Amino acid sequence: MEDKPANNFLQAIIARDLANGTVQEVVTRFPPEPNGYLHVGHAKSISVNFGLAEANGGRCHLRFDDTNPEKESQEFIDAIQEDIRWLGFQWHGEPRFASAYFQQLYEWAEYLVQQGDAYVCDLSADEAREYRGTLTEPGRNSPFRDRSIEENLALLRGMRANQFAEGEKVLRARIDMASPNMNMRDPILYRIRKVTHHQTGNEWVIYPTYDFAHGQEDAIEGITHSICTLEFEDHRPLYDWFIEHLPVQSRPRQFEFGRLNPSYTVTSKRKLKQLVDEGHVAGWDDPRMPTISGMRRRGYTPRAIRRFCEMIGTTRSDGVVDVAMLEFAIREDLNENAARAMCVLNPLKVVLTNYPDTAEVFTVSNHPSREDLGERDLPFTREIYIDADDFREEANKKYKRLVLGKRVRLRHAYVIEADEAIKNAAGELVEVRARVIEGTVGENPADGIKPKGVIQWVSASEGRTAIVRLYDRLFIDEAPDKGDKDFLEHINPDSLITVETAWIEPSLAEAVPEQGFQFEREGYFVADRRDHSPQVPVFNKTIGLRDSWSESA
RNA sequence: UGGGGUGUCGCCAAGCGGCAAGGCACCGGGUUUUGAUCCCGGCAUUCGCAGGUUCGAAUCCUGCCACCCCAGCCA
Repeated sequence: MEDKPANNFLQAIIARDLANGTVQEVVTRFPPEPNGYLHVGHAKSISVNFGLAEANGGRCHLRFDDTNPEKESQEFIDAIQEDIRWLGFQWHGEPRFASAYFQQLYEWAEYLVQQGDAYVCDLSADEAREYRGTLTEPGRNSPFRDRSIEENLALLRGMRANQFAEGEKVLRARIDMASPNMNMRDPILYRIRKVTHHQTGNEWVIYPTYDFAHGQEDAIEGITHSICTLEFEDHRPLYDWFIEHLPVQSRPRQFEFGRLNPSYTVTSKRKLKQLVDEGHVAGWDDPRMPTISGMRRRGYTPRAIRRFCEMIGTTRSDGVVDVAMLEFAIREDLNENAARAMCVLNPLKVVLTNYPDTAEVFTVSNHPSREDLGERDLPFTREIYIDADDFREEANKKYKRLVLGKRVRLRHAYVIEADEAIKNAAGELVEVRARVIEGTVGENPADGIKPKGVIQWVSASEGRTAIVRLYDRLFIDEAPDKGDKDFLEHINPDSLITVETAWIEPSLAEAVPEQGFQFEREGYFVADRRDHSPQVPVFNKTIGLRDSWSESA
């Protein structure tokens, strides 16, 4: 099934190009550098690139832009592929690698030298910076700018043949040191890096820069629409310059869209890495991380993430998207698709004094409207646990839970009435004595006194215990990523609260890792992908239910 | 003070000369054995600002303002 085309400026461009024959088939690409894990911002880019290709009968390549081996690794290559597949996208053919084009790229570098369009420069990094000028002052020509073609060619070959030290020489394009666009001030094409590359081993000691590589990679693959984020806009003249000055086989064009900035989160790779390296989170897939793998472990679904990307649209304006939109997307999906179950996070024992020791088993539906989600057995016993927040000795009218002398409905079971609050020597509440009202399963009390509310419960003898991790947003600040502020100072100290002994109904012990549930009245939870087992159930809170009732009553 | 962008409701976002879609959030009200869901209703006389063109402008023109990106041998 093809999705209907999105309504955005990129789709409009593609539709026009297809209509007037500028392109026969749309070919896009998602080009991550394998130097980190994918995050929610990449999800948008993936959705844009794969989505546009899919909606227009084209194809999308996955290409690792591995031109800087120092920071890259196979671990990231594997993780990136897994994340894209998990999101539900399939790239065309095999994954591609920029490194597979190194020989071609090098030959084009020699071509440029031969055309007099590139030269080997001996300026040090510091000197080069000085020569480059500033935003408001033009740069100066490098003293090596006018070497002969022969000399340049010999030097470039020497660079490749490992005859120079790192930093000793670079290859630069001869464009215009006075250009108001810094990218055109004789940009660097090749630098010497004597490191082993994860794909090409020790075959190369010189590596192409992003600018010299990206457009040509696109041309090699026949990419028609090379879509990237706004910060590359200034690079487009250079992208086009290479395409025009090189004998490439096709003419890709670059288009830019605004990157995704969700509120209350950071998405810079540097900062995410810091969170991991300094132990502020448990790893790249910590459920609080905005990484794809983190969201996955948190219980987000591919469908919700894709829906979110659809919701936010694709434009050239860069703003901050309220995370509430992401939260809406996951609630919408889970409300529709997650089975319901009961879990008591803060247990308070309730003894039903008029109920026998023998258990009763109710068969209850797993979803209020999805019959196809089936039913389950729910044992009811004389002793149960309810949440301590659901009982008060006295309360005002607005409190719709259990109150001494009043009634409440136990979800899927009886209406009960509280008779007595038992306390320990310290005066702390330890137990509630209550009575079931006969004949109230599926019925209202015969005396006409209806309970005001419904609460969840778990059988004390038949239930099981579980570890439940309550996650909240990682940052308190709405824009921790903004400006130079120290984002670490805005970490939410309560972003993870672990409940070591929560009570879950027996059916939940059969949950399989990554299975999502709604724990009624609490929120959506998922069996942890790594730590959950039938012996020690572990659930992660994905997101709470919408709550229009303030606890401050 | 150079260059490149962006400015439509608290947030995202349609709109492309004919009289401001939609979603999120929020606020009411109804249904409800989840204070959830669902349903119904409200929510920009105004489109960064100021001029101008036009019968008519968010849409065209001029000027101004705000914010974002660029001075890695990162991508």
